[in-house]
Amino acid sequence: MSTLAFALLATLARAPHSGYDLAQRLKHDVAPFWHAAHSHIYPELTRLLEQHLVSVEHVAQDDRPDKKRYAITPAGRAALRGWLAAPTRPRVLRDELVLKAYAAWMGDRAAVVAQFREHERLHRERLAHYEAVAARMEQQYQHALTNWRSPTFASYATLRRGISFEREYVAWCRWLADQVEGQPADV
Amino acid sequence: MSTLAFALLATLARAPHSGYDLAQRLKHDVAPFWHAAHSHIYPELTRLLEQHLVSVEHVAQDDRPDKKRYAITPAGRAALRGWLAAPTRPRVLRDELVLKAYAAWMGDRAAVVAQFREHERLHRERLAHYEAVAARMEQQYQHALTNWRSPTFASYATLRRGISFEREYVAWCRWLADQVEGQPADV
DNA sequence: TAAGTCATGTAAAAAGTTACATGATTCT
DNA sequence: AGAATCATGTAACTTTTTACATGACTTA
Repeated sequence: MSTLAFALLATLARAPHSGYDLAQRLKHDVAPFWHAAHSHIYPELTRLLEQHLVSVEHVAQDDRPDKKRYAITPAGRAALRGWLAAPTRPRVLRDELVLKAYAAWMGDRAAVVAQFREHERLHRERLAHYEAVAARMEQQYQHALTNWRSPTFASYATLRRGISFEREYVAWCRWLADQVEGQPADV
Repeated sequence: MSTLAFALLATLARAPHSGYDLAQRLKHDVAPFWHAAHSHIYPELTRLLEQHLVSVEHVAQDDRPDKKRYAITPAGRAALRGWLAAPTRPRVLRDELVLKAYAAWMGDRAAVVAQFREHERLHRERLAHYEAVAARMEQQYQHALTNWRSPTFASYATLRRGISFEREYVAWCRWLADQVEGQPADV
């Protein structure tokens, strides 16, 4: 089973969702930890259905197109628990901007600075967004955040990862842009 | 052109390499910013050759198998500069462990703690390695590190990214493991 | 003698992205 | 009137990983 399958099961373990909802969740909800296109999700749901790890229910809607609501089955929950306990292979970080840093010495100074300033801005925005969500959670769900058995705590945990990741990224971009900008002119 | 093509060109811009060397570099050298399997690299080098962005030279060796030494061409350098100046789309972070954090509330407490402690250890090791390399560079190449036009500075910059990434990762793993471990027993 | 390094490739499978395709409703 | 949202799917393509394949030399 692919990691996407577990991403879907993990989301369905909290509440039933349609394929469309799942795509939205994996994209926007809390920190986006395993984004996938809908064209990837629909076939995967079909596979999960064949394996009886999820069930479907047709939901008629008047104002909007009908949808299929998928729910996790006991077998699906068992599969999720098995995956959770299994060892996880760390992923290598694959970031095109880091690669550009590796090649930056060849580039045009102003263009390099602009590139890193732009990403500093972008990640700063994401950081601000995550921080706002975290602040809201801390106010609203105080109790749940001290209970690791609650899905809310789990969401908060992924959010914290997003926050520290973005914070670190912003700092690195700024450091690099400052270095390139501040050093004496080319000889 | 794929990002891998630019990863290869960026490495060849520093010095000629064989396919084998490139695979090693992308894996081990400084922080691994764009790892690729050799089975991916060899065909890509052939494509670069067809586009005249790199050139080859056969190098006979007595003690080891012969190798092909690839070098970047002026056209290759131009392509690299173009790519450097082009906007970079930020990648979404795709980390299976973050996904497991999202699902952690369903798991076995001891298994979850063990999982995150294990990754804390693993990333702490990487961090220590990167920090050692950085310390060595700071001693050895003082001057080059204040000159953004030197490839050494660029290597140092990617290394700094690796260091702050790993440091952040370690802290998050520890925080999560502490939370799960320290909270009152299941109700 | 077994494992590890150096060296280059092909083939197949899996994972992920982009484009194609449709259609109703709601908001600007 | 046009864009955005909701909703589901298929097809094609690109990217990435894993397995297959070979072979010499070196080190434990």
